Amino acid sequence: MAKQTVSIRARAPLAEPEAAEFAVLLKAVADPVRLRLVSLVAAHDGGEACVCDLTGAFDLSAPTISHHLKVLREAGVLDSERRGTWVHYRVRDDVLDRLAGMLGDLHRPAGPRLVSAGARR
Amino acid sequence: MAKQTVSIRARAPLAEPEAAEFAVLLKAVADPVRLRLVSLVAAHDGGEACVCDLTGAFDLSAPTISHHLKVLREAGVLDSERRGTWVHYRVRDDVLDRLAGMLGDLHRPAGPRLVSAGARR
DNA sequence: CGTCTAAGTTGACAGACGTCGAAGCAAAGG
DNA sequence: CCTTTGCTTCGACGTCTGTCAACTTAGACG
Repeated sequence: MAKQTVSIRARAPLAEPEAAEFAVLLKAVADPVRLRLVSLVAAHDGGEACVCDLTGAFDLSAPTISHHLKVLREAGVLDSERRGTWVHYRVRDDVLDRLAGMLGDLHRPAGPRLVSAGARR
Repeated sequence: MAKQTVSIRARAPLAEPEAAEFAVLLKAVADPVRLRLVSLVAAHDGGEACVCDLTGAFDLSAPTISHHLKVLREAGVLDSERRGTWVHYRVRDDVLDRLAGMLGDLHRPAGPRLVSAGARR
C-alpha cells in the first residue's frame, strides 16, 4: 500500500502576478517611517489624520513626509482627501486586511479560515 | 449624562524601535521573488524545501536565488539546515504570525483579540 | 586524492530609494 | 490683491538593491 501521507501543506503557492501585486503593498509598508505613518493615522481619533498631525512625530523635512505619504497613497494603503486647508489621510482597512490575511495564509494549511476575510467593525 | 464615546482608535501607535524591527521583516518579504520563495517553501510538502526545489520556478540565476534566500534567512523569515549535499529551508511560522498580527492590529481597535497571538498547530 | 554536483561568495553595475532645499500650488484672511 | 499657512512637486545627491558571471566552498562517491 502506498505511502498515503495527505500533504499537510496543500495551499497552492503564490503565482507570480499575485506576488507582484502584494509586493507593491509590502514595499510601501516596508519602511520604518511609512509603517509609523500608517500606524499614526490608524491610531488617530476617527481613524484619520491631517499631515500636520504627523510631521511632528519625525525628525524629517516636510517634503520627505509628503513623499512617504505619496508612496502609501499610490500603493493604495492610504486614502487622502482635501478639506479646506488641510489634507486628511485615512487607512484603507480592506487593503491591510488582505495583506495580513495573505501573510497568515502563507504558512497556515488550507481549510476553514480562522478569521473571516472582511474586517470586523 | 455625557457622551462617553470611548475612542474607537485606542491602540497606541507603533514606537520607532518596533517600527524599525518590523520594517526589517517587511523589507525581506517585500519583493516578488522573495515572496514567492517563502510561499513555495511554505507550500512544499513537510513545510520545507531544498534550494533545488526552488530554482526551477524562476528565470533567475542560482546566485540570485541564493542571495534572496540569504536576505530572508538573515531577516529571520526562513531557517536553513544543511543535510548532506542539500540545504533545506523552512518558514519561521512564528515570525510570519507576528507580522500578520501586527498588520491586522494596525487598523483594528484595541480590545479582545480575534485571533490568539500564537499560531494554531 | 580527484571529480562531480549543490549551494554560497565576490565584485561589478544599472536602477531604485530616502533625503533635503528650493520652488510651486491651494485655500483662507486680511 | 497680497500674505500666510499647509502641503506637494522638482531637482539633486548619496546610498541601497537586484542581478549576473566568475570563483569558491561543502559533501558524496569512486
